[in-house]
Amino acid sequence: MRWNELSDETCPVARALSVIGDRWTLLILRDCFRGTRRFERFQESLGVTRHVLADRLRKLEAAGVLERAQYQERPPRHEYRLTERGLDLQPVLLSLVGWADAHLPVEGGPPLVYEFREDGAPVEPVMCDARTGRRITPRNIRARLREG
Amino acid sequence: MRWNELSDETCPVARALSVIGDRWTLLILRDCFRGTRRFERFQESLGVTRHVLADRLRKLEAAGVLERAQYQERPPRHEYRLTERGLDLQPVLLSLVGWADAHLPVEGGPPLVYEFREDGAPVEPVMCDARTGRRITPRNIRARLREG
DNA sequence: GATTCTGGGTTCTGTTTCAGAACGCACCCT
DNA sequence: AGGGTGCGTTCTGAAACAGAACCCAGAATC
Repeated sequence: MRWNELSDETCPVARALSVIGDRWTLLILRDCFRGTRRFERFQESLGVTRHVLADRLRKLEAAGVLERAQYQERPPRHEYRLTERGLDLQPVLLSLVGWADAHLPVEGGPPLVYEFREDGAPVEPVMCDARTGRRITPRNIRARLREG
Repeated sequence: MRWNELSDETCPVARALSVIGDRWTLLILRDCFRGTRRFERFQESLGVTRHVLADRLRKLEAAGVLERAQYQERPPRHEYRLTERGLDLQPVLLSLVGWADAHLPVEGGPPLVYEFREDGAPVEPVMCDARTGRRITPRNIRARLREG
């Protein structure tokens, strides 16, 4: 199978990866969540080649994850902002952060910490069920084939 | 920057992606969570080339995400199982599933649904704070630079 | 006892993708 | 006129990948 045939799969993991599974794409989105909006800022933050960066921004815009907005005329300049769809990717990044902090620690701890806006309490992200609030673990849930 | 220099970054997203950001790796792990353990099964499920599959399995084993266990002698045969570290990646996959189900739906709904083992209730995964159970959204948390 | 099958790879060849650097272009500032 | 900024595109060589073939050990089949 080719990588660009992933979007035809019915598996939601495959479908998600067809949009954000490309090399660099999740790092671009990480920067977006940090507030980066402009081509040059992405480029200097990531060290990715400009060619690849331009390509990934185009694809993310086409996928509706980022939107390109003009912030000045003459010369026309655009910035890239997360859409609602893009903001909804936050759990993906948080779960990566949680895993890396647990299993790939850096000396002295992570450079960024997350806290609640309202009271500054540190955030320790885990997966819960939206309706009941129950904690989700690899052992207490199972997958089931849908009928039909 | 080269992709294989990612593991030197201090950013936890970059560090996580240095292990699971490779093409195909997350799809291999998806299969692991579904119970796949053997080379041939991965290969026929993914359609990835055998060369790439062998490489990814090796790297995941080296990273401590999978372990290679002999399940028969003569001829020696091995299978790949998720370690604790690998099981801890479940939130990453669940968050991908949640996002894809919301934004890249397939006709007729997803082929698999998740339910709690204890009561069969459907699972709707969201991010919460482990201590307080508070829901985490892009708007109610912020990142802060750690002192030092 | 020769062939075929199974499981788990490795090797080969041609195509994509990528890294790194240079270049282009429109505008602004001095 | 010359340099700086913002945002790309175009080149060239290197790495990764797809697809197919090959290999090997043992088990099963003819």
